[in-house]
Amino acid sequence: MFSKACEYGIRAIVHISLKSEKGMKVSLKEISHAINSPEAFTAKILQQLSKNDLIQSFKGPTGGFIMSPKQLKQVMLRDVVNTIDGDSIYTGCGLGLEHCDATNPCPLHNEFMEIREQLRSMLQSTSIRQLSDSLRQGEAILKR
Amino acid sequence: MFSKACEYGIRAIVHISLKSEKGMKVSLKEISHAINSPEAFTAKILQQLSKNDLIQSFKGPTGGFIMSPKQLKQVMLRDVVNTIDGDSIYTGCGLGLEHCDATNPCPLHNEFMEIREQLRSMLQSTSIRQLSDSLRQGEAILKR
DNA sequence: CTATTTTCGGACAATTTTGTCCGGTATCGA
DNA sequence: TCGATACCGGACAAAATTGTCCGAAAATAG
Ligand code: FES
Ligand code: FES
Repeated sequence: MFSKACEYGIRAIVHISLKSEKGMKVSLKEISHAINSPEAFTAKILQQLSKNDLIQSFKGPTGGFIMSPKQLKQVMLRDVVNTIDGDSIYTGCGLGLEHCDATNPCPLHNEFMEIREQLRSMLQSTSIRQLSDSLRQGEAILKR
Repeated sequence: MFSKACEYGIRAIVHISLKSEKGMKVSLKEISHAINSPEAFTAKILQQLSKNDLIQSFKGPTGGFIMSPKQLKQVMLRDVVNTIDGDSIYTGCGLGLEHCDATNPCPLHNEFMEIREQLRSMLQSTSIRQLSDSLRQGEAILKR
């Protein structure tokens, strides 16, 4: 469904959100440990998120990653997925035709549209903060 | 969502179903032309489908691929997807945790379950024949 | 039987995705 | 100022996926 990079990205930003609510910056090392992901690979993904203004990054000692109050309030799951995986989930044809076209559809077009619409709506309406809240309340985890 | 191999596989078996309803065998060459897919790669996929008894294959002149009446009646989209991509779509965690576990869920577990359940149900209730019917009636296409 | 046709199966190649390394740069604290 | 820390960014490497080649095996037609 999502690429490995996107999975790491979501788990990472949720962890950052968790700490940011307490006003704490997190280092790359702590993040990759908290979500059990390869450190250097995670770094690349965080750079993307930072460049797209979904998170903030700071260099040097006491540096690390944090989300501003504005970001905490505004960033949706959709923004993360879009940044890393693009919008091919919504726009592409499920059977691999060159593009999805309702006036000239593949045999699964209608069925796919329904599922993708539900996915799109879920990603758009779910905030990162919601997800980190469920973490804080012990209802969910980010690694096994 | 699906692998390239799976996309080709679905399009291929739908075309075979279309021809089989008219009692016609189809050659690899005709299939890959009809669905616009790489020939040798498609051959591998058809072998998988054949070994899993979703289609029949015959060697030699007048050879090719066909679906038996029983296969035409019984084969569901789910069987094709399962043969090629396995069941990781249903069983795996959407955020990449080692496995999906409702008693120890990732923050997106509930949202994912809903979408995946809809997908599972759609794949399970849609037959290949249904799809080839929509083709025959000119309501859909298999290549651009 | 023989030549031809078509699938089968294994090895190989290209591409994409995933993951690593390492020097560079900015920042902080002493 | 100086050294240590932590992110940045580009090159590189490994693995998985996608795609190709070619000889073997089977079956048919002549
Ligand atoms: S044409 Fe295939 S999903 Fe729309
Ligand atoms: S635990 Fe992640 S989807 Fe179920």
